[in-house]
Amino acid sequence: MSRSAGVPARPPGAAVLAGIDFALPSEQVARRLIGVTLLVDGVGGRIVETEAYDHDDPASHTFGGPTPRNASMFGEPGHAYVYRSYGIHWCLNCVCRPAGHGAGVLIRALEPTHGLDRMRARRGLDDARLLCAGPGRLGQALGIDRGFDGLALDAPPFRLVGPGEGAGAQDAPAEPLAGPRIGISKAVDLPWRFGLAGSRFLSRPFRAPPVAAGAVPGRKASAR
DNA sequence: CAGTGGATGCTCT
DNA sequence: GAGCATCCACTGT
Repeated sequence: MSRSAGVPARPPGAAVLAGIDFALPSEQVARRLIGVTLLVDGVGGRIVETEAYDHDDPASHTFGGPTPRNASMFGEPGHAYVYRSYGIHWCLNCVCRPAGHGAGVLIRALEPTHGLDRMRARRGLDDARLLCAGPGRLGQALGIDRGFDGLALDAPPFRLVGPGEGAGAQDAPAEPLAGPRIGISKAVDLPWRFGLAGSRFLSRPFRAPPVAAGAVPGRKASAR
């Protein structure tokens, strides 16, 4: 990575990161994060599943307005919002929209690519498929806790690498799958969960896409 | 393989 | 005191 002379280094907390403008609506950011590599202290992988939450969204922690817990979600875009789930798990979100607007993207699953050994140690598991398949598992594998709440995502220990950046220079993946969000009781029909098509590292499969007329009925999903 | 329920702690009413 | 943006172990087919 070379720092070219003409481009000034961005201050921590900039809204544009890995080619994504985090000031955009969370639904758009959630789509664009699919395929981006997320590292925490060098450990992580490719994001394969996200969910969007917005200020006017009854399922969002910010729906009722600012509180001490959700404060960072009302802060600057491109920062982390970390919350405790079910008293056990830590879950990581990326804050979206300008400060004052409570929106964010929950990172639900990664395809592990970096630091597999550290993830296995933290999770007490061998199966790569289960290391980061779900927001709580991902938080544990990456060593996320309350101390990460509010941190800028463009500074250590975080690192976000867009699909076009880095060695491989792969193109952004095809349009992600979309479906209803998981584990919520309000606004359950909003299709704001996104996933990388064909990935084996999703927390749960997406409903099969509409089958073309006359297609041969396949085997009954041994997925899960 | 599907369904159920326990663990566990914090936030908000 | 309820309700979680969850995970896992355990049950029964």
